[in-house]
Amino acid sequence: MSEPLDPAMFHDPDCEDRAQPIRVGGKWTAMVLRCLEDGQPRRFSELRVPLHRITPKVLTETLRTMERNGFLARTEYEENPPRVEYALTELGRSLIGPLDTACSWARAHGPEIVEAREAYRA
Amino acid sequence: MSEPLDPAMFHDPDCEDRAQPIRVGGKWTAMVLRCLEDGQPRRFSELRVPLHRITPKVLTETLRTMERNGFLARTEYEENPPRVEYALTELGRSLIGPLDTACSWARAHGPEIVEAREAYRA
DNA sequence: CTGTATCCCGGCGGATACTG
DNA sequence: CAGTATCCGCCGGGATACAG
Repeated sequence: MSEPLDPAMFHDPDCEDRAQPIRVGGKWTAMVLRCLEDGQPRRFSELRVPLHRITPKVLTETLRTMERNGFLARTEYEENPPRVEYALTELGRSLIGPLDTACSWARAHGPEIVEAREAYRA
Repeated sequence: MSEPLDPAMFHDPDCEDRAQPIRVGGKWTAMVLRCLEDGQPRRFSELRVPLHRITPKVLTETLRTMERNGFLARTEYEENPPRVEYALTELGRSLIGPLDTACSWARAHGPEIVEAREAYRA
């Protein structure tokens, strides 16, 4: 472990609003990634459905943060009615590997956690 | 994406205290993992130092949760003064791989995030 | 359709003091 | 030494209503 252990090092002092740690994940970030991993750009409303009817405010926040971090690109078409599409960037796609790794671990070891919790009651 | 997208599926209804989502990570969990990854058991006070003087309450919470999830084993020695040691379990060690994956990604792409954020200001 | 604007609540995480 | 007990502030995330 040559790296320092202070989580403060992951904070971005240049953030204009409130202190925003560098992190992949709000609650919905990974799932937005899953929704877009096939490469197909999707619209705001299209994303809401598979995300369990996430409220517009929360989806906007998630999308903005991901855009700000360079994970996805927002394309606004000058039409009426308005149309906006979101798609993963190359950087966003690079997250899919690590995400898969984490998901694989969870699928493989999730039951062990449940067992451990039951055992802990005793 | 054959998996469902509802984060509610990650919640453990059998948790006795408050609803506790199945998650690897509180703020300090990954770093506790780093502190113990060499296999050497460590004491409560030994852990506090590299963890940026984390308060005892927060360290206790982190440790308890990790123990409850089966990530580490707590061994209490009947001595005076009291001595308690924490060590990773096999399940805990299995987390190191995914953690390394995430850290590698962060080290490789962190600068791109910083760039993206700067670009976003414009 | 694609968002903002408000309001609100629960809980994580920290500070401080105390105990077996 | 190895924790508990209390108190508290912040902010992520949800509900609801409204706007361009």
